[in-house]
Amino acid sequence: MSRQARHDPKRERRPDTRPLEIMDAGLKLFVTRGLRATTLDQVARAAGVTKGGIYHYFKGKEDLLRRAVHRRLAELVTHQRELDEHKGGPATTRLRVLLRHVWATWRQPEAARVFRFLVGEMLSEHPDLLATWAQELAQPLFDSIGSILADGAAAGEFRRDLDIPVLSEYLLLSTLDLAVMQSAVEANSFMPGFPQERIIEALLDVVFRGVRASPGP
Amino acid sequence: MSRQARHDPKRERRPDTRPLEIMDAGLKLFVTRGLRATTLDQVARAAGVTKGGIYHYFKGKEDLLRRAVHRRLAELVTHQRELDEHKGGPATTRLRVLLRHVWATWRQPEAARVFRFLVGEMLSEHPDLLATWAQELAQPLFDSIGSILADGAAAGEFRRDLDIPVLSEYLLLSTLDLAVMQSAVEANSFMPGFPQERIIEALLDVVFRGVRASPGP
Amino acid sequence: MSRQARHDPKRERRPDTRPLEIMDAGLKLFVTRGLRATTLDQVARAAGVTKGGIYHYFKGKEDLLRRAVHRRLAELVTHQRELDEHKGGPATTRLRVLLRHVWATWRQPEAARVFRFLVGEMLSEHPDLLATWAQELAQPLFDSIGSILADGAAAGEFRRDLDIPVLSEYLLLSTLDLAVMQSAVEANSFMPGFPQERIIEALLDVVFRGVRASPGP
Amino acid sequence: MSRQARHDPKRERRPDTRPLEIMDAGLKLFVTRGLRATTLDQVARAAGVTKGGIYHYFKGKEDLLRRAVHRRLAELVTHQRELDEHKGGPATTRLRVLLRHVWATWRQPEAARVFRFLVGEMLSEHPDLLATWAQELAQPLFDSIGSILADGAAAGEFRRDLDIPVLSEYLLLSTLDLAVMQSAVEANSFMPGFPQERIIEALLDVVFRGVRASPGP
DNA sequence: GATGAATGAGGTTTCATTCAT
DNA sequence: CATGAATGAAACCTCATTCAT
Repeated sequence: MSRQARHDPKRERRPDTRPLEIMDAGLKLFVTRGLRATTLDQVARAAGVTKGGIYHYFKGKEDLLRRAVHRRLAELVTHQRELDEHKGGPATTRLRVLLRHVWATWRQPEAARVFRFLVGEMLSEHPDLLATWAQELAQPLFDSIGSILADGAAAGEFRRDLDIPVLSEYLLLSTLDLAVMQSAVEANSFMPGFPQERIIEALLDVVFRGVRASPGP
Repeated sequence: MSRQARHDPKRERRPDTRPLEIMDAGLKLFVTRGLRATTLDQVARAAGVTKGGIYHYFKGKEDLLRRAVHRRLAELVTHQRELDEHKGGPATTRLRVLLRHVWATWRQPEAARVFRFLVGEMLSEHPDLLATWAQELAQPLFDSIGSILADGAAAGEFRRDLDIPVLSEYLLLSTLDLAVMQSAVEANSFMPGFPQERIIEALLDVVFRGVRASPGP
Repeated sequence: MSRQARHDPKRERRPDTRPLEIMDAGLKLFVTRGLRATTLDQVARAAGVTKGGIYHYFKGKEDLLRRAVHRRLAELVTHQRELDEHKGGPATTRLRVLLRHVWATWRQPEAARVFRFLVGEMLSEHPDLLATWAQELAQPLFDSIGSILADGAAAGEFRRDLDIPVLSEYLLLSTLDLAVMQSAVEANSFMPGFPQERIIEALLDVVFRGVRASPGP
Repeated sequence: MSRQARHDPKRERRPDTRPLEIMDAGLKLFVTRGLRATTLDQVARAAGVTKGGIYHYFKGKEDLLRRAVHRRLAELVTHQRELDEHKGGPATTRLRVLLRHVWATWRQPEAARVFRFLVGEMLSEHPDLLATWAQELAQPLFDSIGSILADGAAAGEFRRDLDIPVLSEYLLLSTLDLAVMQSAVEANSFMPGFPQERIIEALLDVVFRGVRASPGP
């Protein structure tokens, strides 16, 4: 009676996708409804599992949260790894591409919600997770921007007197926050709200005029 | 036995300040620990009242939240009313003063926490309150910036081709978010973190170079 | 400074009416909304007093209930004392007058509510009060009916084989309940409901045909 | 070690009977102790469940009440459906059987308590439920009595001048209330109280003499 | 594995009662 | 006398977690 492939269609399911479905459903609810406001029953229902079933894969609510956030951030970080590929090109182009990419990534509603969730509920309730996030997600971007600015300054494209670390942080946070806030504004319309493109272009326009070495007309 | 101030520390009556003390204690806990994560017992203890006592002044947890947020925002808005007083002066100065003031206001740890709380938990759980906030708090600032930019462009200080509404929103959100995020970074050190002054100066420097009409050397 | 009749209009009030107003307001709320469902705050508001003020006149909620019920029943009983005045007249008339009076008394919305309250919440929560009620209120009526029936049977108006005590109880309860239920039906229309007069007449008609000695056409 | 019935009396699972047990225990307490006076803890204890367990099957206290009352009334109504089976027989017999059945049903202590509960607390606090009760429970009886009276009048058994709808309501309410009140009297002895049988017989005797067409000796 | 009944700690809310003023 | 702030015991309800099946 060994290894009998008796097919109960209910049982038929690649066993490995279960936890993924649960994490997806869980994170989605956590970031939209709030961590405490989301019950495991809701997660279970959304994932098509029973509440008890969650405990097969996760030690509890916090474990689910931790692993779901980790997984989502890993995805977003992966995308960022190949960002600064135009290593040879002009710093202006590289910076523009990088910032637009960050913008495009985090203005996605889901990503924006994750971000707001992290600096909102996670900052208060699970600061340790937020620290991890900073290391894994923000640091590489911060470094990339810094090295582009250094390259540009060295090449004469940018002003020599830039305070590079500070400006890096400014550019990174500004771009992130702007994307995230715009997404919130759009979704809930608690402010006028303008076309996304115009906002990022206004940012880039001002910034590039502000940092370039030899001002044009 | 006249006028004997026998002080039973309980049962003491400070009729007018009690609701204020409760709102202060409540809001502080809400924005630091989270809305759901804060129990009325904690609020009561922090305010020096018993749990039941809160219900003398507030209809419930949500009423407390609503009125506490309203009160705090009213304070912050009040400060902003006198912001743009240099009506006659150069637009550059006016804009700098305004943005520095916004920055200074919202980088205060308490204010920053309120802001993160609003775009975090409140956005998910009480969107209506957030809309009110936008009207009362952000709109005036948004208008002020817009009119400064318009004046500056008319006076030839700024470029004529600025997309004023979009740029206003960018400047406002950027300044707010930067202040708020910096505060979070400082408090929780999940990123390097630089002296506050250098950040706001980097922002202003880049921005003013980016918007001025006739670029200098 | 003795006995200075300084007239503060707020204070001006015949001191003795206060407890009466409170009892009136209280009983009204108790019988319409329910005992447990009525808070002393509601009573205070309805009586134009503050909650604490109630404790000047009453030891607590139960004391208020007890005295309010007692007072109301005393009123109703008083009215009944003069009921059977036609002592000399025919038993048929006397019975008709008595039953119609009971009917008229207890179909009053307030009285009906008191009755339902007594056999409802009071029966469960304060059986002792209900026993008192029976003695003070029902017993005299029961006796009156019994003696009328006896007189009528002795005089040949009624059948000789009547089971007088049982019939007395039947007539009393029937009339009371019918009045009380009709009032409930009218107030809440959970049944068709017919004009009051037709109901009591139907009752009297059937009963008098049922008890009289020599049936007429 | 097969099928070892290791009984942890808690955690025991009787899946289908649990809600029934809870409804039974709940209704019993509601009608004897009062709705507000009954806590869910008492219900839970009486049903052998924990307080939280009730919320598996019921949305809350009101849901429990609603469903428990509905269930009990359904039982009582079911019994009534087969009441008037002697369709062919004399109206007098049919009426007597019907009224005695109603009497017998509602003089049961439990049923009487339910009735008093309905016209007591439910009338004040949940009038909607009471309306439902009228439709489901009283209306069929009302109709049955009406058609018996009509048949009897048509057949010459009863007087032709009966006000049938009014008399139907009178007979129904009278019988119900008498049964219910007698039960209360017996249980709490706040009145003399007579053997049940003598009361119903007095009622029937008077009534049948009152309604019959050709009065006998 | 998977289910969902069951638990129990803890949260919000209500309210009779007390007491300083 | 009168007020109303304050208390605290309970009530209803929620939900993460456990466990028999």
